[in-house]
Amino acid sequence: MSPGDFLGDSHEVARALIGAMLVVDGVGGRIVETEAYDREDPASHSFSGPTPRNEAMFGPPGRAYVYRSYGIHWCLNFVCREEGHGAGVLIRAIEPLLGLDVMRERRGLEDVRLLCSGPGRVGQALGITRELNGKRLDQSPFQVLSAAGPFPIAMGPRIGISKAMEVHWRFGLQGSPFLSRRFA
DNA sequence: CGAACGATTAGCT
DNA sequence: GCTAATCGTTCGA
Repeated sequence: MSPGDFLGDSHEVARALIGAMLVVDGVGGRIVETEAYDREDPASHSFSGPTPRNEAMFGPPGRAYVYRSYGIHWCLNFVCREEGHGAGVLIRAIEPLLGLDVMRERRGLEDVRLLCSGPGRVGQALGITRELNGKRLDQSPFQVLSAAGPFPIAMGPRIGISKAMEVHWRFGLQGSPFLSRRFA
């Protein structure tokens, strides 16, 4: 995919990314779960404007926004809309397809279902670190291929937030066994 | 400068 | 289902 594919609203991009292929340095798979975040969104890191942490969200679309979650996990987002806006899509789960052995090594697990079924797990399995923050998604080490679709899409409230619970900006590949959680 | 709080996960009951 | 782990970010004094 190219930067031009990330110009839509975050919820549109989040939905379109279901089924897309995400590979980082040869390791990755099919995106099966995403969440959208936007500037006018109390649950978003960008809600209160630019800060040192969320700087990448206000940068050019089609780049990575990486943040540390709970002081433990690295989570990967795709920046979207337009430069300066502050929107992004959190990659919550992928179906592991490439580099399974590397993922197992990094995760310390065998069960393929547990390798990438959650944003923190995706970060660990794909080797996401702060060094990738702000990096272009159409250049090494990233490879993002558009979804072949159409796919049956499930949607519902985002997970782990305390604000804007009424907004249904969590998207998933219906019936996938690799989701972080089932949809209601 | 102190303190509260996470866009989470693993492990135990 | 419940909670500890763990620490950077953000905000108020």
